[in-house]
Amino acid sequence: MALANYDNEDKVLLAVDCIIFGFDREELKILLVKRNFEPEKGKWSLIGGFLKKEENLDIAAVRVLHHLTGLHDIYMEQLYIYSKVDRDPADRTLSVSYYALIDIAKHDKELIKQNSAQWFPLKDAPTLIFDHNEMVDRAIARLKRRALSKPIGFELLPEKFTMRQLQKLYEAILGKKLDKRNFISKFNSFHILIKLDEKDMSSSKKGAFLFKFDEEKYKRKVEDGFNFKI
Amino acid sequence: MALANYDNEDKVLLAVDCIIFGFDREELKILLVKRNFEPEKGKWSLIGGFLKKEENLDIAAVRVLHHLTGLHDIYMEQLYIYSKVDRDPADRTLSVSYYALIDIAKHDKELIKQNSAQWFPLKDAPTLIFDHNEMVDRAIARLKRRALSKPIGFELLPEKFTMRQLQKLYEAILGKKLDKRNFISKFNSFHILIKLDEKDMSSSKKGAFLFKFDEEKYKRKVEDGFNFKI
DNA sequence: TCAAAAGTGTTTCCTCTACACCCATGT
DNA sequence: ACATGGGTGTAGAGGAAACACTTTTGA
Repeated sequence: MALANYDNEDKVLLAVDCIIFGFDREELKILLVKRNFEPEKGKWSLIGGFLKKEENLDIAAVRVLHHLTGLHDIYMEQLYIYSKVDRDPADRTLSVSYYALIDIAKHDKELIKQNSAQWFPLKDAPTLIFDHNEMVDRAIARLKRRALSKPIGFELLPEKFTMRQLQKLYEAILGKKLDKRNFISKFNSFHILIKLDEKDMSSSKKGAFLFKFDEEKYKRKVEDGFNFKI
Repeated sequence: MALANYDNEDKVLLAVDCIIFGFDREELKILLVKRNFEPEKGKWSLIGGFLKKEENLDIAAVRVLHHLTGLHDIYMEQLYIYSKVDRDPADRTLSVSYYALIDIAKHDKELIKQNSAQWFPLKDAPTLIFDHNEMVDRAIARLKRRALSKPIGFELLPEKFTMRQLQKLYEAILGKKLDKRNFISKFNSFHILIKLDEKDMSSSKKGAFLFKFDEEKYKRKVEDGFNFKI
């Protein structure tokens, strides 16, 4: 029987597009860029780039993200591949979406400005090119599911944070108010927080105790998963 | 500013590989083919094919599956895209995995034989080529998650089935024994089953009542999701 | 008559939910 | 002294889990 003959098969361009979520201690935001080339020049889009021959997709996604934000070691996860034949009018391209979670305070503001990128609150993000809005919707759904089945926050919060900030993050992701007593007792039942002796005095006169994640235990919970159900 | 110039970007081959789950009323099985071309000729693999320029991925997956089984209208879902640079020694290819659920009794046995394909119980499936074992593992994990968050069975069972068969399907997917009373009362609480006046006499002297899915309600539950937790 | 699978309810436990008051401090 | 956010516990409801015996009938 024959050797595989791949020569007659069609090759395609493969893009990576990143849905970058950030949290500014109040609301969830998303990082978008204004396109400065055709097609759809001047419109907002996710940041993306093409896969190169010598890299795999995870590497490509990290490269794209790093190029825009200057950040390394970002939490990223592959989401879905979009393949409608005419999704990009310029050529047949497919796109793999990735989502990333970052602490807004940490990125390189200069770099972002240079790339004509901008943070938008999720609620009033503009209409995006191609199927990018669909990508965002799917990413939000995934983020919600993730928040209910694994701890979240390590990547989106500063190293030290208050219970209030953690709760606000969950409220922003789940899109609803939570009861603080229930939230705290539920979250504590996972034993992944370390209470510090320090207080954050910026939000009240009394001050609020700061916490940090127990990184080991946090990671184990990410592996194992749990049921948040709140 | 410039027009998009996609000409310098690398193009790649994109394959679709299908993890085909079937249920023979006792255990979960997976459909594999023996490769009759190099590389890895003679080894077992998932069935796959290359994406064509004029089709999207869902269409390609359906085409590949139909070619092997003769079946239309199959439940399929995109899973993940695999992109390691050297995953296929013959050329740079990426592969999108899809999983499918089918009733083993329904496929075209002749076609399967022609394609040198074979059903394997999940537990003793052979080692597969490339990263196909990894694909299978991820598909199993997805199937489990799906069984806990949405009804399952419509695609894997015959039209009429007994409670026992349904329970065995869940036990096979979740990999553990379930209590029949708890299972029945939990499943009934979804109101997606219709009890028929017929009995299946093949498995016992007393006979067991047959059920079928209320297709409308079943589909609504698939949309809405639920928490199986059993 | 006995073997083999079908069918059927109840109790216990645990988790989720709802809910309100006092504390510490800077102004 | 008071306004602001921080911090804490409990009672009730609902869902999950554990559990065993009777029924039917073909061999």
